[in-house]
Amino acid sequence: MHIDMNAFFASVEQRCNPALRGRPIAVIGSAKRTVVTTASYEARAFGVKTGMNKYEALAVCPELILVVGDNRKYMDASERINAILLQFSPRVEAASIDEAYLDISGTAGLFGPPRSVALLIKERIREEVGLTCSIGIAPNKLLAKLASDMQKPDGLVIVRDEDVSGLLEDLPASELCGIGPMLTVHLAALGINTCGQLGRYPAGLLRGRFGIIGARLSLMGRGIDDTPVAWAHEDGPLAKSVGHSMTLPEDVSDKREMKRHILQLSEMVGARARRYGVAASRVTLTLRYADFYTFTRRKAMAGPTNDTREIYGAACAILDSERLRLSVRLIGVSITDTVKGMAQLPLFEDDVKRRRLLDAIDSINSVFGSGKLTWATLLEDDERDGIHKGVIAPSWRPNGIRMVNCK
DNA sequence: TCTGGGGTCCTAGGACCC
DNA sequence: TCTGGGGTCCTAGGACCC
Repeated sequence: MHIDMNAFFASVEQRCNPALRGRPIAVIGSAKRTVVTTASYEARAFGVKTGMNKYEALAVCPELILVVGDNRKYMDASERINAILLQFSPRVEAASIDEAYLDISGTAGLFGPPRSVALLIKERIREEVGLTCSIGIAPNKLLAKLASDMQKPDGLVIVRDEDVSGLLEDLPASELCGIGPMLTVHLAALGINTCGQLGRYPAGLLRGRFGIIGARLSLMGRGIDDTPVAWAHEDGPLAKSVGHSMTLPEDVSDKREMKRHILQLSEMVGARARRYGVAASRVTLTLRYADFYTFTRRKAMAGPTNDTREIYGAACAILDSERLRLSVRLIGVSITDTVKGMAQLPLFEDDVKRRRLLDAIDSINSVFGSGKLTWATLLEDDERDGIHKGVIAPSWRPNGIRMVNCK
């Protein structure tokens, strides 16, 4: 079963504020340069789409109400939904903040046939969280996801084994999760437009043309997918990377100013890694020029760390080694190659102090809010928004991991 | 008036080692 | 007159997802 919340962020806002119900609204970020994250169905009717900037959205829908998103509300709703899902199966895989897979094989004795389970889940989410969702039920994740997309909002579509070939025969391949715009173009060049054609195409040729993905494409065309729904263990898999980026209010060409933002991003990244209990050995700096050309540079650190200052130091070293062609509109810092556990136990007194400083900052911020206690450097930025407001992150995962804790 | 943010997975090519 | 082969690690970047 795949559960997909309908216009999630917008629906949460409409539930919280009756004045927004039935109106065209768009959830946007707080930053100056922001885009539509989610449009309500009323707004979609006007042509408002995810990714539009404010002006584009207002151009197609002048009465559009712009609402600055609030992550805490969405995280709260997401957690409550996951708690409901866990009452129907221990196998709940949170694919994103508004989507989950549920393995309901073997639960018929408890909750009845699949359709009944779906109706029960929809009712409980509606009653207890005040939101609607679309549910797809199928023999595997690939098809369940497809099915949940077929009826929106408030849909319920069941695909049975015997329906699969008929459903896929004339379905555009691009409808499948995993086949994006580029693959669609490449497949079309081979004369493959539908799933039926994809499934019949010689698997060996796909493998040769697209590598590992090619082998999977052939199976996808036939509706085959054997990836399991993850168990909701106490310990989910480690986040493979932790990163933050931000589009600056104005393009910046002064490296010192860039470094202030890098410090802030490094602290956000470090604090989150410490909260997850992971450390990482590589730092990636992402820059986007004013002309939107975007590139990354990576650097290995001495060993796994989640120390803000080490991350900051490595990111600054990358920046220093780069000759910039244009002013910069976006800066990102992320750490990759994570390992479980904190950085190595510090050996020297200075490092021990630093570790304790970070621990103290983290525990104070955990009480008073992230970013409350921070580096003075970041406060000197008086004319622009020195403190980065929370960023909208549609695919935020609970605790940064795929699975939900079952307490 | 321009165009967000957080991830995963895969590939290609160079450095380096034996 | 001639310059191998296999493997790992590292970096950069692209496709894709929500």
